[in-house]
Amino acid sequence: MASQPPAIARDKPDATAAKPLRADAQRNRDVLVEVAAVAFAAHGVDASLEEIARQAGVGIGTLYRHFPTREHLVEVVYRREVESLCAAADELALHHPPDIALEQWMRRFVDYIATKRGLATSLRILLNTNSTLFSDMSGRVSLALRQLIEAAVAHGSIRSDVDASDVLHALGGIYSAPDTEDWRDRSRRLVSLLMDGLRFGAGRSAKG
Amino acid sequence: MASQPPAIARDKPDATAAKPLRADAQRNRDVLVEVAAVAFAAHGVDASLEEIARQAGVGIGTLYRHFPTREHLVEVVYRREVESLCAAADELALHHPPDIALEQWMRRFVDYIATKRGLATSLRILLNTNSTLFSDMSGRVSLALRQLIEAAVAHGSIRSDVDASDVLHALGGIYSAPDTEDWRDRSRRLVSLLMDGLRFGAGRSAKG
DNA sequence: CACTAAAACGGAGGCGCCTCCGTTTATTAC
DNA sequence: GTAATAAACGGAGGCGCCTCCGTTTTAGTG
Repeated sequence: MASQPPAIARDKPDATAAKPLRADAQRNRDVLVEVAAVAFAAHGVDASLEEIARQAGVGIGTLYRHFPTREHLVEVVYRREVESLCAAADELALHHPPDIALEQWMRRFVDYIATKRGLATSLRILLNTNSTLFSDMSGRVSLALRQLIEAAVAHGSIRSDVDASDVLHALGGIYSAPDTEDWRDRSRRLVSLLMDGLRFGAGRSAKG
Repeated sequence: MASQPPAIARDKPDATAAKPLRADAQRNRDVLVEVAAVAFAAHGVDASLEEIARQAGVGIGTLYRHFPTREHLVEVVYRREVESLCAAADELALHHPPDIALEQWMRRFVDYIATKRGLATSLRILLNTNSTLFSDMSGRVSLALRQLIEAAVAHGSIRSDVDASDVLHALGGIYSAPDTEDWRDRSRRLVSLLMDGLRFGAGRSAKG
């Protein structure tokens, strides 16, 4: 009876308002995500969490405090990678003519998917389970793509009668294509083909 | 060079022709499936396989020889249970008037689903992964149901303007209903309701 | 019956999962 | 600076997974 808890639970800051972590905690968390990204890419989503903790130089307990389940960690890594893919769009747009930026970005998209191929099944389960995740991420990607395309259209370097969803649809074929040995080459060729098509008739409608 | 394997692999008996197991192997296998069915019902599909082996009185190695992955075991148990549900249809048809048989069978169906509720997620993953399984099983179930219904219609104890797929559709609601506390009661009521509807206008079309 | 080859058994061992809790560290107040 | 406290750390421990391989059992054969 000596010390009482402070009256009632009073502060409910907000669902999204993550309170700032202590400096060391933040540092460890960042390292964990970094290492996990590499590990998942190398060994799939079943990579050993103990190994990840070890490589991050923290105890397994620390890993579990930050990410209570494997799926939490996978989700964070996945979000981060999609984020960086989208950020690359802005990056490219700054330093290249719009059509080049678009092409480069699609190449990165292929590379990105390439690293996820092995994880397809596990990721699909995760995306089924957590449907917010899927819509969030595909929304982000299609926004990035849309901006690239609109810029290229405005610049007159690609035709104007296409939009992001058309191109995304075409890229979708990359994702669902069978996992053959020459997948990557074929995908690159598809991107080139797509770009040729987009550039053809630049500055006017395709109707002519 | 002393002993050669017999020329070429010669006998390809048939995909479905499972070679007969040695007596002890068959015995162990049966016990394992039996025990696993109970364990999965009690603890979900994540039940400890070592515990199952222990209760079956065999080594863990034996379990893994018979069922190389957890999913194999789950699938066999699942098939067996659907099988027995369908067999119950014949059973009931022999010993009851057709409409009673139908009603009783639907009650069993509810009970059966009840034991599977907790496993919904895992099972759904399994069914997604192994789509043959799903179509096989729902085919078996709807066949059993169809026979019960046709018998009852022929006997004149339920109306004649319904078929198995209508009823199956109605029962489908049971499966996908939210997992509330009174789920079982509600499902039983649904079955009663359904039977009343089916009996109403027995021997003639519902049009009148 | 005895003998043999093939089939099946079973559990030790190595690894990963995850929890729990005693220890350490960053932060805040003085 | 020091003290106090909440936050974070980390690894031991218990359990389950799955493989591997020496031992046992079965089903033929003479």
